[in-house]
Formats: sequence, structure tokens, C-alpha cells
Amino acid sequence: MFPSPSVAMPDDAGAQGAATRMRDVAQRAGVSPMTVSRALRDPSKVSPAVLRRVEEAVRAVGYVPNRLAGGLSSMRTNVVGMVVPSLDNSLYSPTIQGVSAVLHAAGYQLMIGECGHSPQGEEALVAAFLAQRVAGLMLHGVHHTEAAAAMLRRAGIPVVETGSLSAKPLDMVVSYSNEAAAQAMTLHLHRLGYRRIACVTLPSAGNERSRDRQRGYRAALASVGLEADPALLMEMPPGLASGAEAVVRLLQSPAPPDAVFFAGDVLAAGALFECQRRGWAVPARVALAAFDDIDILRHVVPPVSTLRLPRAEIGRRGAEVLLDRIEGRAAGTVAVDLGFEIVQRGST
Amino acid sequence: MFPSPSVAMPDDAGAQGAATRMRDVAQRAGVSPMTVSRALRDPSKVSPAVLRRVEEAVRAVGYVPNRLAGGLSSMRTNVVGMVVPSLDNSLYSPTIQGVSAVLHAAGYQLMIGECGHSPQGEEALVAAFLAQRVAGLMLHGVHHTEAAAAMLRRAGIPVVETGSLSAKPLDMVVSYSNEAAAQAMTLHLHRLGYRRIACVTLPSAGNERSRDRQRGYRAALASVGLEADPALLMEMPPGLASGAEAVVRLLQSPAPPDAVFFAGDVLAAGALFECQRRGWAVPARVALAAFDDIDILRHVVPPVSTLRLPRAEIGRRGAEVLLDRIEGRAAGTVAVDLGFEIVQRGST
DNA sequence: TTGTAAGCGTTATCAG
DNA sequence: CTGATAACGCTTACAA
Repeated sequence: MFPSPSVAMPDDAGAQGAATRMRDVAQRAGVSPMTVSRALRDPSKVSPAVLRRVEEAVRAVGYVPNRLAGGLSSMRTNVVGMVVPSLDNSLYSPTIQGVSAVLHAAGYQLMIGECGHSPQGEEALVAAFLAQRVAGLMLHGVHHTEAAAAMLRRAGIPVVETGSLSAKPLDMVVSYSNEAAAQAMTLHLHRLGYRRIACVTLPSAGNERSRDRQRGYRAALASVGLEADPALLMEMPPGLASGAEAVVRLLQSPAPPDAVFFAGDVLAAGALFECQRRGWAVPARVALAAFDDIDILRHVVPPVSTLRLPRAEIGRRGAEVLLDRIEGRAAGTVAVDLGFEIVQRGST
Repeated sequence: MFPSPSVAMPDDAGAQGAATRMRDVAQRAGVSPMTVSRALRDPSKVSPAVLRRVEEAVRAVGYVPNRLAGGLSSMRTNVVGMVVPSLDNSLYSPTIQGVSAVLHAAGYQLMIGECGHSPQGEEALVAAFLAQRVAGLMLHGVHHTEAAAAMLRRAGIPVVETGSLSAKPLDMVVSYSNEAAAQAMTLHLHRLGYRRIACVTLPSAGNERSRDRQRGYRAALASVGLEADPALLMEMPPGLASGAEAVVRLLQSPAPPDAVFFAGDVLAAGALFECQRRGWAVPARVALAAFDDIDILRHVVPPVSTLRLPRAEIGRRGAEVLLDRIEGRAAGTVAVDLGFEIVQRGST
């Protein structure tokens, strides 16, 4: 049985609406739908001649498989969900790209959702992802609602958290230690000779990472016998303007610091620009250090000392351990500490 | 018939694996699955008593609907796909957030894919999204492969392009005019008295937006009778370092410009930092203008003149017109020009 | 207001 | 290597 010769076959030109099904491809190729399914998923399972006919038919009718049906039937999908606090902040993009690269190479799709730094937002996204029956989930937050945790537990899919190492993990964790990093930078400043070291973090309310960094800062001071002056520990919202405001407030205080460690976002860059505007010499009048190796810090004058965090590597390794579990290559849970590096530049 | 009283009912504690189905909820609530379906999608269609029982059962078993099944059955999903060239670049995030906000408010999910500035990457993502039977698609690129265009045509779902106004649209467009914006900024520089105006864009190969901006620049020069010196039109890859390199090359050339218009990415910021390093006064020695109102340009010294583009509004309006079509409130295609503004600052 | 029956388009399973 | 058949979990259409 052959399909009628392609006489007066409009192929697909302006066809619109009803999607073609596997059955249409099968008919045209003169085989059963099951054979089409096999040809598409594992070409080695059908004869070369049939494979050719199927491929031709797929092209001719412009067949796009229906993964809703496929997923329903096989009880598995090739979609991985990822929840990030925000997309404004280019901090998360290296991680996203790492995840994306590994996933695509393995034939998976990435679905990203933005939860706006709120556990409720995260819960809603987790529910939505679970409803799509994602094969696994990457979470940046480490603070979850009880409901979200319960859903995740019941769903029984692999989950990787990437935001912090200190939290009691839901399942797997791939990250670096916020506390150790903050401690290391504070000690570095001390080693360079600074003795009144201020620290500015993002608001710690509901932000485990900020709290970890504050803890690291305090631990460092304690270990070298410096007093932890509460006036030297500030919290500011994200943004360049916040960094500017913070440095002004600190330097105009009765007992100004000789170094400021900005443990988050682009605060350090904002502070540097403010120093440029006011003619405050960096690092002579005040040394400035940052937390993340964003491109800009390398290009400003003077370039800003900072921590290099393994953002992209976190994404890659996270996706890898997730895939290992999804595809059954590994079973247990893992916790990976990817470390960090101090980058010493002109600002300190 | 009532479910057995919750004696020795472990509820969900550590249950894991087999997801609960609508049938389980129905059984527990003592109704048919159809009633559960109704209760979940339109509570007004079931009696209050039943509704309460269903809600309780849903909670008790931790039911998460299976949208693969729902979508397959109803032939529609609540997922919208979005393809962006890159996620490094925070330029796209306002648009993504605009889309995300409107979609979530309407109960839709956003699925984001990164195509790496390549039409082939876009094609792959379009295929993947279509396979998930997304309800609609947002595309930033305006240059598509023939195959991608054909798939989109056949799928018959609404598509919004947001990258540029000039392209012959696939379906709907919501954007601003890259050409008009570049022209306006060039004219603005001329009006301020600059007479040798250079322009630096991203590589134009395969980038319609860069070509549009170059066209606008040339049109502006022509309209005021300035010669278009080819030495003053450069193309550079994205990044702060590129901007630095460009300004050095231009200013050290035999006939240096008195103003440089950086029509893309963070080039202008990179150039400004280089000027700071070299002690080149801005704007006295050279004026600098940028294309996009990124936060940093407002905070550097001097602040950089630029164009304010309706990035977030593009996302919101784009999502709105997409939803109008998805939900059948509108039929035809639309093209929306959201305009732009010139922001004059100290760098010019 | 509620329930029954018949798919939706795939894939798992088992026969040939 | 290929095909028939029965799910997968939900919704549409109709009936009660």
C-alpha cells in the first residue's frame, strides 16, 4: 500500500489549525502509528527503508509530536523547571545558562519561573511545575513554605537547591558557602591592614543568604579580635542607589570605617560611583570590596576587589546531578560545595 | 457512602511516587471525578456542600492536577512560550517581567528559552514549544528560519514579535523603531553642536536591529548634510571591554570624532570607564551617548545620555495582545509602536 | 446539580 | 522488525 502519489498535494502551505497527528504521518508512510513512534524515538528500531519513508512523511505533513500525549502515556516528560528569585538581576544568568546548556545537550527543556523573592511565589510556581509533571526542579531559594515542601516530597521528583549550602536540604544541594565567603573576604581586608571594616548586606528578613553573610562577617571579626560595632553592619535594598547611600552614611558617621564590604547585588559599584562624584579616594579614604564578580567591577576606576563565585558551574553541576537522578544513574542525595575565590584589585 | 473515618490515615506524610489522580480525590469526597473536575475549574458549578468536601479531599491527598492530561483532553494549555536571544543581558529582563506579570495575572505560565542569538537556536526552541502545545509564543528575534516560520504558520497559534518594528511580521508585533531611535539620537547630538559623530553598533551580520540602527544613524547624517565617514561607523561585539576598545580606536585615529553614539549593549559604559582611566574628559574631549536606559548609565560620572525604550511596556502589551488572541477577544493581527524618549545627561 | 461515555494523541506491552 | 490493543488522567458532550 502506498500513499497516493503527491498529485495536487498542497503539502502544508497555509494549513492552519488542526495539528497533524502521528496517525497522519503513519498513513502517509504506509505504516502503523507505533512504527512512527519508534522511528522518531529510536531510529535503530526500525528498518532503514521504513525510517526513510517516515522521515519523508514527517517533513511532508510538518508533523510536530504532541508531548502532552507522550508525557501522559509514558508518565515522564523532558521538561525541567527552575525557580529564580528575579530575572532583573544578571547574577542568576550564569547559573541559568549553565543549567540550560547541560539540559539542552541532554535533550531536555528548561522552564523558568520568577518568584519575586517570596516563598509564596515559589510555592505557586512549584505547584504549576508539578502540574506540568516536570521531570525535576531547580530551586534557588532555600526557604520554602511548608506546603511547597510537602508537595515536593509527595511528588518524589529530584530537586536541586542552589542558593546556599547551610540550609537543611530538601533533596540535593549544589552551591558555595555564603558564610565562608563573607568570612574570607572580611579576613582578607583585615590582612590588608584595615581595622574598621563595615559590612552592607541586602535585607536579611526572609533572606537566608544575607544572614549567612552577616554571620561570616561577624565570625571573621571575632576570630581576629575586632569589635563588632553594630553601626558598621547595615542592610540596604538592592540597586546602585542603595550602595551610594550606604557609603555616604557610613563615611559621614562619627566613626567612619576604613573599608566597606558590600555583600550583595551591585551595591559596591553604586558606592564607587558615589565616591567618584564626591572625590573620595578609593582605597585611600575608604576601601571597597564586593561579593560577586560582575563584569562591571573589573572595568571601573579603580577596579573593585571581590569574590569570584562559581555561578555557572553551579548551574552545570546542578543540572548534571539532577539528570543523573532523573535518568536513574544515581540514587542518593548529594551536597556539593563548589567553593569561591578572592579577587584582589585596586579598590582595597 | 462516606470515606472511612480518618483513622490511621497517614494522609500524605512521606508518600512518594505515584501521583494522586482526580479519581482518588473523587473517591475520598464521595463524588464522581467529573464533579471534582468541575469543582476545581468553576466552583460555582457544584453545590457548596460538595465543593467543601472536594476541597477537603484535595488537601487531604495533596492532589496536584495533571495538566498533561487536561491539555490533551481539552486541546489547550495555559503555557506561553518566550524565546530570548540571551539571559546574560539584563536588557531583556524588563520585557520578560512585563510578560510574566500579565501572564500570571491571567493564570498562564511562562516558559522561557534562550536561543543564543541564532535563528537555528530559535527554530529548535519553537519546535520544542510547539511540541508542548503552548497557547502562544513571544519571539524577540525578527529573523527566522524558513522552517520555523512554516511551523508557526501551520500551528496557527498567536505569535508576538518584540525585537523590531521594521520586519515583515509573522503575526503581531509590539516594539519600537530601532531606526527612528538611532536617527533621533544622532540628530540630538547634531543639535547639541557635535559635527563628527561616530556610531558603534553590535555586529550587523544576522542582526536586523543593528542594521536598523545603522540605517537610522546614516539617515540622520544625510538629513543634516553631514558626510558619512565610513571610519566613524564601527561594529563591535557586546561587552564593556568592546566599548573601551572602540573609543580608544576612534580617538586615536587620524580624524577623531567629537561624539560617539554607542548603539547597543553596555558599550557606552565600557567606553566611559576607559575615558576615566585615560583621563579623557567627557564630554569636553569626546561626548558619549548610549542606546538603552540601563541603571548604571545614570550613576556613572558623568551620567550618560541615552534613549529610554519601553522595554517593560513591550512585555506587558505584547502579553496582552497575545492573551486577547488566545482567549478569542480579538482576531486580527496588530502592530504596536511604543515609541522611545531621549534622555539628555552630562556626557553630551 | 451530578454522572456516564467517549475520546484527546501518545507509548507500554505483548503478539506475530 | 512491525502491529494491535489497552492504558495514561483528564475534559467535552450529553443524559439523568
